[in-house]
Amino acid sequence: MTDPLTASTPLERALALLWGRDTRGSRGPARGLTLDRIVEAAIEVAEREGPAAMSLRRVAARLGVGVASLYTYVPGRAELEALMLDAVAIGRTLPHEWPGDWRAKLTALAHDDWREIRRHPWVLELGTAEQVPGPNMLRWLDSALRIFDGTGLSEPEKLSAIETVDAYVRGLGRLRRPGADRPASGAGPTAASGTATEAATEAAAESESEDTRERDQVLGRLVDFDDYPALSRALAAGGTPYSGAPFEFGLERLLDGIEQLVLRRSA
Amino acid sequence: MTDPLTASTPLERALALLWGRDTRGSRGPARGLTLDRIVEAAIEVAEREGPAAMSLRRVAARLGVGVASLYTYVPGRAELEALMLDAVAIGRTLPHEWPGDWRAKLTALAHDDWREIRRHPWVLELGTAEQVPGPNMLRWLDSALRIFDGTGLSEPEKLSAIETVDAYVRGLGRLRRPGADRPASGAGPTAASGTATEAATEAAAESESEDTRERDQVLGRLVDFDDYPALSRALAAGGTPYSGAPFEFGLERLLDGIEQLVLRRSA
DNA sequence: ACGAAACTCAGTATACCGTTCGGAGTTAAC
DNA sequence: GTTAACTCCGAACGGTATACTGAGTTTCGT
Repeated sequence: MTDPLTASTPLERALALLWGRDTRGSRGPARGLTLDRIVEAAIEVAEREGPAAMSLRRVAARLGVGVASLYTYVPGRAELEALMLDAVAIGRTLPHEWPGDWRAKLTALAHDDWREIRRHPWVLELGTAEQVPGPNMLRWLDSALRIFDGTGLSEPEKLSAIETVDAYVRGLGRLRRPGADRPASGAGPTAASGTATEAATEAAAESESEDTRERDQVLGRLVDFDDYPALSRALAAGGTPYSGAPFEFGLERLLDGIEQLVLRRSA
Repeated sequence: MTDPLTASTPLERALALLWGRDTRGSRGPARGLTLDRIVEAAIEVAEREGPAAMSLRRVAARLGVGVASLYTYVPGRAELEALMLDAVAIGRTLPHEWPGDWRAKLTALAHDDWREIRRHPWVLELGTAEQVPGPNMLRWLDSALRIFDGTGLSEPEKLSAIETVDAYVRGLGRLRRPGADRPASGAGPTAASGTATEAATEAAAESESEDTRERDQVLGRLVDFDDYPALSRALAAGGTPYSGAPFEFGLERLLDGIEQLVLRRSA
């Protein structure tokens, strides 16, 4: 039941694949590939050549295989993307295992989330797939909810709190994204070798500020900033719009707000 | 100088177009189109058939024109997207004009942002273009900064506060997006008729929760939720993961956090 | 008034993309 | 041993963005 390659809707097929409900027969020649190798190759392509370059053809080429062969493993591109997204969630520290109280854990979660997004910017660029939860994502979410054990938050509040932090991190990641068509700047090791260094993140941030600088230069030649007094004031004071405000600022505000709620609930 | 169609980098071309630095001669036949009509048509296509269907060919077809003709107006797809994004910002209420104190204004800004994103989900799906600020966006940003006039916030803090709210709204919009490939559910009137009703937003939310329901149904058949105790608890309590937590929850937390900062700064 | 420069526009070509089809070869089940 | 199921892949279909070429049109400079 629920054969991933013949199920009716794409959604159903993606879910069946993600959750490993594979009901294929045992006849025929042995398969030359595994789903994991395909997903790994796809992630490598996205990482190296940018999310826009992630095509089935490239993945097949990297695996030394014809394009059509991939279709015996994966029903289509959308499903592959769903698998990629769940795959990057595999190596992460489970949120409730971070040390400290709920606020420390939540801070660590957000920073980890942020690091992950800076390291794999393509996760924000893929299709609809992030709506399809895989086992790794559910495990992560389950763990994240446990952060609030002991606080007086209601269950929906816990869910919302996690979702809010997630939305903030992803939203900021997209506002700060390096050109989605260009390859990743660092072009570090494969995604499988999860333990990348801080240096990689640093390098990404650096190249981004270079993009930003170029844009601001061109912008300065075209725009009369006297038309935007408040903005000019902010710029003169050293802030850079759409570019430089630190991730931590928003996170601290968000956590302060959640803390107020926790205090109210525990009172 | 800075001719939009021959400038070196795509970024420069996009900026030159956005800021209206058009340096074309006056000879030759009269142009059959205007930039505005092209942008309007592109927005209509994105609105009606979904962001994935927004192609130069479709836009050209809708205008009764050959594809190549568009390239005499716009250097390429990326630049058209930048123009589309700036165009949707045109009808919006300027943030500092909302009534009330800074918190009321900021709340109104966020709700307006949120409505806009629900109405035009494709703005979250376009390419790198949102990094290219146009005149309408800058005007909006300038106005948004004025919200914090009189609070003790520093200029970078003001910028960061705006960016944080924006990141949250956009991030949540993406987490909640209806299938990016399908056309918009409402398929309402053209984008030019900016004053859409609340009903449209309501309808979009409805169709989304239908998607969600289907997914949860399939998921329930595949997943043993005993493996995810905290999640099961939250589900049993009525919360729906990845779907239903209200926009307002996160916004209130965020505003509470910003308010704390404002109080600290004014003390 | 008129030639020529400048411009618009469209058809065609190239190089990708995802996906489907059909056939050739291989293996396990009966 | 036969057959059905399976893997793999070349080729093709319809789609995309973009580049190039050429034909036709308008307006400037004279």
